[in-house]
Amino acid sequence: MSELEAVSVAVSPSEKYREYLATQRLRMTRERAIIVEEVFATHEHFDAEQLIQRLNLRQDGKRVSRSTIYRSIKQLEDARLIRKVARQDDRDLYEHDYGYPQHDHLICKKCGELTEFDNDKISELLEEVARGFGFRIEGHRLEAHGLCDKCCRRPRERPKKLNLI
Amino acid sequence: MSELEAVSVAVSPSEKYREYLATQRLRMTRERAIIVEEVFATHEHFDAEQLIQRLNLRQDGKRVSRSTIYRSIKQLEDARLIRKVARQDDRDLYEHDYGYPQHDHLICKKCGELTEFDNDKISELLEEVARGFGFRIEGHRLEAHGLCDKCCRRPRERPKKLNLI
DNA sequence: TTTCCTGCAAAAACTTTGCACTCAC
DNA sequence: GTGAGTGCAAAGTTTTTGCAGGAAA
Repeated sequence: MSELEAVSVAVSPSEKYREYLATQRLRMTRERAIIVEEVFATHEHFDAEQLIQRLNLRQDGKRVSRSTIYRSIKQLEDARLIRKVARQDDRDLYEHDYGYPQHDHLICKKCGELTEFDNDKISELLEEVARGFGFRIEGHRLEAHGLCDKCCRRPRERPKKLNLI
Repeated sequence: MSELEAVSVAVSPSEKYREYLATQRLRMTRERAIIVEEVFATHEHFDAEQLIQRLNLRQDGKRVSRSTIYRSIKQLEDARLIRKVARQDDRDLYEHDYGYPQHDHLICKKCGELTEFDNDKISELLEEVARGFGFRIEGHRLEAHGLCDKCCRRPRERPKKLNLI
């Protein structure tokens, strides 16, 4: 399942965001529209700095300030459009939460590669365990750390720096 | 499994640390001894700031500087004596890795309670998934987020601040 | 026209680092 | 004796915030 297909969704991320903002009596501004569009332009994982860079490079007048980007990332999290995946290089790494199926990650400690997978059995077992504690699960995060296929075979290769776009 | 018993270990954490240092040709200093002792004095989860506070309160001359504590935490991680559990309030939270069985967590988003559990089936399934990708797992982290038993029953109670010791 | 929002710069929060002195081996 | 370790203060990073001007509804 490394090639996930987007789940068909009733409304676009921008629309979903607009709906969220409406429920909170907040406004859909030019900046928020630019950000949600940029965030959902690709399915790459990203961190705040990367998003700032992407929006800073734009010469089409669609620049958005650093503060606003930080503020919006939080809001997109609240709106359940994105969520934190992991920490990488002292930064929170985000991914799409809306319009994308639940999945977990295999994280290569050498090259940083993130492989997505999903396993219903694991989710079921987890539910079962939680039930035993009277715990109501709303979501989970499962990351396995180790060496990916490539890095197992070629252990001498030096790690890529993935944080610099 | 909320009441885990410590696994019986051949050597104490301090001894394990000393061995690690020896393999790296590093030295067991007074400060490092104080830190490893304090870290393993209880099984509580902790973050850097909390450890600094604990060591700062001591009037017995066993104070250790902030820098050294940060440096040692990293080293204890490298030595596999402790490991990161999660992030809480923008800080990395650590727990014992040595002398304590592998386990995962149920994290209550309301009161912050951490419940530990272990399930071999889940670990096995994860291994199986990883094998399919040619991925070699060295460790994993599984956290379920939601509401604990108490908070399901009494949803109106206000969350405790757990970060202040 | 009333809030809410943005950008900027400054601040905050956490962590790392340079350096001179000290100490373990 | 010598290289590693420590404490301090200063700097580095990432993220947050106060505020004045600007813009949705």
